[in-house]
Amino acid sequence: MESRDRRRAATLAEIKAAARRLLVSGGSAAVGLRAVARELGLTPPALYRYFPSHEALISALIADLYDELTTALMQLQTTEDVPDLGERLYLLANGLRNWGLAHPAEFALLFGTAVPAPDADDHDETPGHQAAMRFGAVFKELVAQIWHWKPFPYPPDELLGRELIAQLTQESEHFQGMPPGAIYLSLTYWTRLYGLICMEVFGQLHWVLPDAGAYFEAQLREIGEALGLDCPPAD
Amino acid sequence: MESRDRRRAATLAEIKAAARRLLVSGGSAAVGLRAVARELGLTPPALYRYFPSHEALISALIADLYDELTTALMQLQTTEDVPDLGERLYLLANGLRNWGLAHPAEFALLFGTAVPAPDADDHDETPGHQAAMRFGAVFKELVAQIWHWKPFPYPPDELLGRELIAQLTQESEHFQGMPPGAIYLSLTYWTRLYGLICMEVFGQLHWVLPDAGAYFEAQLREIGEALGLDCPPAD
DNA sequence: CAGCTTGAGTGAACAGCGTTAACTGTTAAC
DNA sequence: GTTAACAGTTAACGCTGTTCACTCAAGCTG
Repeated sequence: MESRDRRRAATLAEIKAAARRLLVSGGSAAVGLRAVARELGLTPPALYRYFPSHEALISALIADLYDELTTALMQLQTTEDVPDLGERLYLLANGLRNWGLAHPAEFALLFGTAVPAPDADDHDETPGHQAAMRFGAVFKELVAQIWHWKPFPYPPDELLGRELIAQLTQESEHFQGMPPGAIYLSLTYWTRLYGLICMEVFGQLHWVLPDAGAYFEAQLREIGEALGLDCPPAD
Repeated sequence: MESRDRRRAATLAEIKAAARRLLVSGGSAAVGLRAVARELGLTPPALYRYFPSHEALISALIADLYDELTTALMQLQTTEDVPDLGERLYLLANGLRNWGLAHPAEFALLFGTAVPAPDADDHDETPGHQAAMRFGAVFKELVAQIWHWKPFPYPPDELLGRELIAQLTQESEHFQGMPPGAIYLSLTYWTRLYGLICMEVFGQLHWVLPDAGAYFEAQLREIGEALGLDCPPAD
């Protein structure tokens, strides 16, 4: 006999599991409130005991997916014990790409559309937003570690311009005291990685490269070298 | 008295105009078949005289938006008569960014989600796909012009790797005979530009840069220099 | 143990969605 | 002048998210 709280938590998990199943099999459009209820043998109104709306269910699913991706990437760093931080970043970047290619529907849900309401006042307390921050922190912290381990050369101030330097200097405390130029390079790494994976997963690279794997590897070498990491040549 | 064909063409245009209006005011979710009909004072089934399905209406809207964006970018090149091809590329990149920032809903519809069915056999004949190709050709051709005008140095083969070079060599005819290394750099330019604009428009850069304008400028200088273009410093 | 309360779940209903079928006029063509 | 094609309507189907009133069992309290 399980307590009521446990039973509630169990069904809540079942709901999200069913939603995940529908997402994988039929894309984000397939994960409807009624479809989830059908999957569990429940009537649609029953789900309102667990989520105030369909949108809330989706948001919870998004938060869960972010956390799943975050822990998967962190495990990738810890299980394979690689002392070299550059190699670790390489693993991380490839881990994100592989996750996106293996779970395109989930990836699209997380990164494919615009962030819902970026200027709502309660946005920062949203579970989904906090999960997204935890995800971003994985990369941010590793890059900061790399910087403090072996400071990489960053572009001269003439390239960045005064205004950008001012903006980046404000972010210095969130980047463990890195100078603006180094933050710029970190941001460049993230921006390029993100753009590359999005384009490949969403199929917007097919028209020129049917298999973007080699291109991704080359780009990874390029942005890795920009961070002072010595990457092995391709062949 | 207008002929029947003209009347039909006129209503067809009105339908797409109404759909566009709904898209702008309420996002892609707001452009429903019934909503469009309501906007025109028609009953929903009437629209089936013009589009076989709701999805077809959206596809037509997408194709129109691609063409609108393409002509806007081409006009940007011709009206402001700039002889320097590097400056022209700069105008083009900024034009795309400004269009995305000014029309976020339209931009999301074009670039935000995965390409619907990339492996359908009739996909290449789709109006939307052809419009997307025409859009991509604007950048592709300008970069090829730049190459033939002032060939830029490209990375050594060791960075790219044999497989990638083989893939890029196959694309050489579509890039006006450019060598694989130059195609690689062109692709890098496009990939970085695309990723940057997507992230900014979709608000995924807000957490670190409230205003990404200066960052965009710096990135544009960086990738411009990679193409051998002499960009003016920031300050 | 009795009584009351909480909460999970149901059934019926509402408004809105995309879509289809049968039907009505109007308009162009032979 | 008859006929055929066409734009548009009405009614309906099955689907969606959501609400309200209700039932029934579990858990806590006197």
